Amino acid sequence: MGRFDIKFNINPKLFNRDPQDSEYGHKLLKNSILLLDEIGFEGFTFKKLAIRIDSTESSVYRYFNNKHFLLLFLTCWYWEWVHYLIITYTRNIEDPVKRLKIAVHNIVNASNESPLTEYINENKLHEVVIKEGSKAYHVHDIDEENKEGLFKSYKELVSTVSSLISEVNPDFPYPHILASNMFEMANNQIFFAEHLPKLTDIKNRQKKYQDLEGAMWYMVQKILM
Amino acid sequence: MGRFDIKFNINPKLFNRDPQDSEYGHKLLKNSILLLDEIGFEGFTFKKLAIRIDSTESSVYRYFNNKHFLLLFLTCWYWEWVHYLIITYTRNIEDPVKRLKIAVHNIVNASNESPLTEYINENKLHEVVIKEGSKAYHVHDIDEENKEGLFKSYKELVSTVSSLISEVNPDFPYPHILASNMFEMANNQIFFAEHLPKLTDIKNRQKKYQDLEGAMWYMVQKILM
DNA sequence: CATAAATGATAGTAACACTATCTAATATGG
DNA sequence: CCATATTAGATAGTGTTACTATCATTTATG
Repeated sequence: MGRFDIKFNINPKLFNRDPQDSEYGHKLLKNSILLLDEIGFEGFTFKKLAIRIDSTESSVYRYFNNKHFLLLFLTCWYWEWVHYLIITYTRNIEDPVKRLKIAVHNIVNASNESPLTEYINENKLHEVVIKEGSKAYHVHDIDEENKEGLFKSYKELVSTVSSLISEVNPDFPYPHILASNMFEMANNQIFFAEHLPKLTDIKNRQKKYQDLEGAMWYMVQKILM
Repeated sequence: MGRFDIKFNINPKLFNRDPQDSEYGHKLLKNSILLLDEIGFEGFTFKKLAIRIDSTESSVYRYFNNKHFLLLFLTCWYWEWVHYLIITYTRNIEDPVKRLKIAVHNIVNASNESPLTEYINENKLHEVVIKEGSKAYHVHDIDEENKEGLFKSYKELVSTVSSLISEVNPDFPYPHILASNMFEMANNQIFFAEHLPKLTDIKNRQKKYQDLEGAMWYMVQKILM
């Protein structure tokens, strides 16, 4: 493990062995992201992943019980990471409006000026979350999994953004709706810009993140100020 | 087929035989919705469906090549239906604000005062779309499927709502973003209210549709007026 | 150096996602 | 009413997926 790598606290019920703690785990995470990006969640299997990292199915199963938990792990990592970015970049800012603007920026871009780890490509992970992330919680067992705390990362992230919203306008009655919608909207609209452009107004695919950030900030301002 | 049943034009590339045209097809659609609602898309198989309708796997395959196309068919039916509701209920209204308000109402509620068909339970279908609908277009083959026109229903629906938005405020620069986000937001927030309440402000699960409609209209007004 | 922990190798099973073929029932058109 | 086409049922089979189990081997640790 690199000397300065950050390790996020992710619910241990998601894995049998923490992939953040071993070389093998790092290889597993890194190539999961790449493979998910290449062939999608439906086509993804532990067998294919094992072959890709010159390993075996049984070894992969020692880390994760199934690909759903792996996807949820990666999604949690993403949520933790965005949360970390928002906390870090708003820490020394006083003005609530500026603080919220920084949050919007990090929600949309989730870009890594300085990557946190050697083994997670944050940009590729963001693309995976855009394409597959919603499948991590649109599952039949959601209520049981929620009881086990598997979505804590997302709930805390939404809670933080919700507070930033309320700082800007304490009278706004729907801070949680706006916060969770900002995340869903950001990922959806990037997905639409790439694949279903008729569903969005983002025309310039070169600077889609910038355009989306502009659109989101425009709406947030109208709603809150 | 019931005498007054409506039949929507759904892209024939989605099926081998149009299930809207036969008794068997009706049974198939009706029970697909119920079974998807009960066990979720991941657990759903053609075998289970076949057993449920006292039929065989091979007969189901004569209608749909795989469960993805079946889900997309149902989702298209839902989009066509919401589109139909919006067109119908705004037809004789002049005031653009009232027209948009009606659209918001139908997006959120998608309720059937008078069901269109005997074989599709619109309320159950709505629940399935809330839980599973996004999986219909978060697929690896989205670009090819989009080329084949498989998402036309959604694009037209968003286009219609986008126009209603522009009628209210022709200067608003993001009518498509707002329109598509209204659909995504409506279904997501209902899902959150049911399963991840920390992500929303909708507290009263008895009147969640009402509360959500209120929240959405509040934000739409702020954004446009 | 001894022991534990992690990984590899291999095998096996039930379910899933189809495809093919043949038969039986049903509808339709003349 | 018969001939024919259409539709559904029945059955079989195949490769893949999603695991579980066991045992051997390698690698880390005290």
